[in-house]
Amino acid sequence: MNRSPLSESVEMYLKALVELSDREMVAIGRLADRLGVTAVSANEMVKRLGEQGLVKHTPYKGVALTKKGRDAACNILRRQRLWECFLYDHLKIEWTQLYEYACSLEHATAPEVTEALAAFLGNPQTCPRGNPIPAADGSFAPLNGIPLGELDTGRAATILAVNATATEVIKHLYDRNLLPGHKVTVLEAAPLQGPLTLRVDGKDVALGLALAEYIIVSR
Amino acid sequence: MNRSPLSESVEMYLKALVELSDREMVAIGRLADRLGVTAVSANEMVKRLGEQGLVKHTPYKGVALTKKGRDAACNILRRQRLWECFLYDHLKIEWTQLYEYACSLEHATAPEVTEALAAFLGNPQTCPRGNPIPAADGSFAPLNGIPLGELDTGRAATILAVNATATEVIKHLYDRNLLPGHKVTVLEAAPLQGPLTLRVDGKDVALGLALAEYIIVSR
DNA sequence: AATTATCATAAGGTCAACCTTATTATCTTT
DNA sequence: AAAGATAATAAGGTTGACCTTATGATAATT
Ligand SMILES: [Mn+2]
Ligand SMILES: [Mn+2]
Ligand SMILES: [Mn+2]
Ligand SMILES: [Mn+2]
Repeated sequence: MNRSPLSESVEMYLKALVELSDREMVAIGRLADRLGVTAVSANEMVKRLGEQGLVKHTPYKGVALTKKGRDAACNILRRQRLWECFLYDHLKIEWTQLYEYACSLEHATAPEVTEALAAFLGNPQTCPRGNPIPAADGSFAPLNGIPLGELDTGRAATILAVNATATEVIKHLYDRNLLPGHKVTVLEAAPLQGPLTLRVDGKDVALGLALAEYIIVSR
Repeated sequence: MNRSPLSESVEMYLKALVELSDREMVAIGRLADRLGVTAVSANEMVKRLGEQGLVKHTPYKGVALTKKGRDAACNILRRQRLWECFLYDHLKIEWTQLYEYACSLEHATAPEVTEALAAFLGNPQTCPRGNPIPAADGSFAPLNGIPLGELDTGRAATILAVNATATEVIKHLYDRNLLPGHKVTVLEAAPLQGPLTLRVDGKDVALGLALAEYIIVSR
């Protein structure tokens, strides 16, 4: 069962891995980028995670969570998203700050507290940023959506979730009404990886492709 | 203003110092004991705290918090005790677990979250373990009580607060009804630092002097 | 005044997570 | 097949927060 507590760093790596697992294998470079760490550091950590059986690294192919690692990661997501609910619904914290504050609390939350919090909140299924909350057993229906960058030009869709993590980026998206529940249409995709032009709430918005990746819309 | 975030270790040292400040100067040995650390380690940390202006160390006399250090410490106490209120009143966490869980959360709580939590709770003045909650500005009316060990034999008093930190110790006291609001009488103090014999809720209880130090009673 | 206990300091280690700078290996693309 | 991009590994460092063992310095007690 191995009830050893994972360090904050380890937890953040696991969370990043589950968030980046659109495809099974995650390139270490992508992982390093997301965590704001050098590729060498990410390699070192992945080695440690492998020794703990949380991850399987296939050189030159990528990193994948093991069952154990995925379970741990889902539990971290659960904690994070439950805290987001509490912070938003009860403490009236600004939407743009939710990720940052919940990302601290998630590492300081014992299992008993997690479950009591879930009960207090009425076992919510979704967090204010649009993501599903994994159940206590780790089970978890992923969002059935696609990144905004993959939406066909001319198509309208509804934003399901916003997955940016840097508060600065979150604020940028918030200021442009790129929020769960809002409708977006891709008016134009500029060539050469250029920005998208979107229609959101009656306004035109230019958005770089990197940012568009964070926005999950209905298909 | 120096808004650098303090590490968890630093915060725990500051909290220990404010909790041990019955007399102005805290002996490094006492500090080390309370934190479960060697005296050498405590010395090293005190040196670092001194460099950050949080503490003044007078060799062979003891450590004292500076204004800056005391303000920081009171803010940590505020966070901890607010979390205890939330965990107890809203999440229905067992009384004996409050310290442990709040002691994790306290380090992961941004100022904005602290104040929103205080508002959510209705700005409570006292935590479930009986201690006053410092105000947002750090001001703080200390309990007007004495440790149970200093209560005269034969005298009855009311428990104001229980300040033990080890969950094991807290459970021991809880099982004997040594809780805020309960009445205690010291029936006998055995010689040679022997245990106290107490009368609590109609039962006789033997309690070592070390444990009695954690219980603050009315004078 | 001498003994003993506590405290301070010196010296050297460990461990997790980071870092830089090279070098080498593999994959992908031309 | 060669080039270029990405990934892995090697080597050496840093920092905070711990540790042990040993040696001086001061305070308290007899
Ligand atoms: Mn986090
Ligand atoms: Mn703590
Ligand atoms: Mn050293
Ligand atoms: Mn090395």
